[in-house]
Amino acid sequence: MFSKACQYGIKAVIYIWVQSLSGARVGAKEIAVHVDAPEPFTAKILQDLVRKKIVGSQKGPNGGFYVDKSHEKFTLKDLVSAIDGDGLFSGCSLGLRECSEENPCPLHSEIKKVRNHVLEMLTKKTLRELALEVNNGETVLSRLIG
Amino acid sequence: MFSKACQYGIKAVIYIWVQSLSGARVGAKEIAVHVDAPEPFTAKILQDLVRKKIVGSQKGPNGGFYVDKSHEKFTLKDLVSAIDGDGLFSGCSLGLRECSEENPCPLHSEIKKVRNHVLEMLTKKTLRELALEVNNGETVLSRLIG
DNA sequence: CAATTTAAGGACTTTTTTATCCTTTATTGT
DNA sequence: ACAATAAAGGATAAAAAAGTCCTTAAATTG
Repeated sequence: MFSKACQYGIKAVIYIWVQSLSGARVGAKEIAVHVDAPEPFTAKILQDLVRKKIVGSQKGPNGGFYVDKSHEKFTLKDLVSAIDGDGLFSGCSLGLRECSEENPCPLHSEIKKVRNHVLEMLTKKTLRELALEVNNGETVLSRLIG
Repeated sequence: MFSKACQYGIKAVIYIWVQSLSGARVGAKEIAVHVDAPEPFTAKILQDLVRKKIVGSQKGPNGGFYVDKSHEKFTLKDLVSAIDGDGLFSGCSLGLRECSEENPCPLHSEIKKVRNHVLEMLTKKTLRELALEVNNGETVLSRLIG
């Protein structure tokens, strides 16, 4: 469903949100450890997300990645399409060049419903809200370390 | 959502079903043309599906791929998991090694609902039924050629 | 201002997916 | 039996995704 890059990206951004709730910036290495992802790859993904303004970054000592009020509006949908594009929600799922209501592929109408469901779930909560749930202990970002 | 191999496989098998409804076997080349997929790649995928008994094949003149009563039970779910595996329905969508009701990832409960929906839609119709809809003209397998 | 810290950027490697090609094997019709 | 036909199998090539490494640039602190 999601590429590896996207999985790492989702976990990383939620982790940044969790840390930013208490005002802390976090470095790529710390993020990678806590979301159980390869560090250089995670750094690349974050680089891209900074360019796309989904998270902020600060160089130098005590720098790192962070989020603030200006990032509160973003949902998983924004994050997923920033990393994986919107192939999950648009275009023909069987790759037909012409696929429409008038000329539907065999999966057209059923896939449409599934996609609406996916889209709804990806837009329902903001990334910040997902982080609050991690903060609460309702959900987790990696296997709990002894 | 589906790999290229899976997209080609789905279209190819439905095409085989359509042709088998009127008793005709079809060769890899004909299939590839009609589902708008690369021929040798399509042939490879079909090879695999024959091993997995989702379609039948016959060598020699007038041979080709076909389906019969013994293949009627198969659904898209069977086909998709034969080609892409069941990563779409199982395992943590964020790649957590431990992800369960007690220890859920941030997407766990929502993804579960989506997956149930996906699973429902993939099991709702058999491949034969999808072929009947193509036969009816309700749906199509490729852009209509002149 | 110098040393240190941390992200940014670019080049590169590895693995997986996608795709092609050629040879072999089985089947059929003559 | 023989020629023709079509799938099976294996080897290989190309492209994309995943992952690494090294250098550069920016910011901070003493």
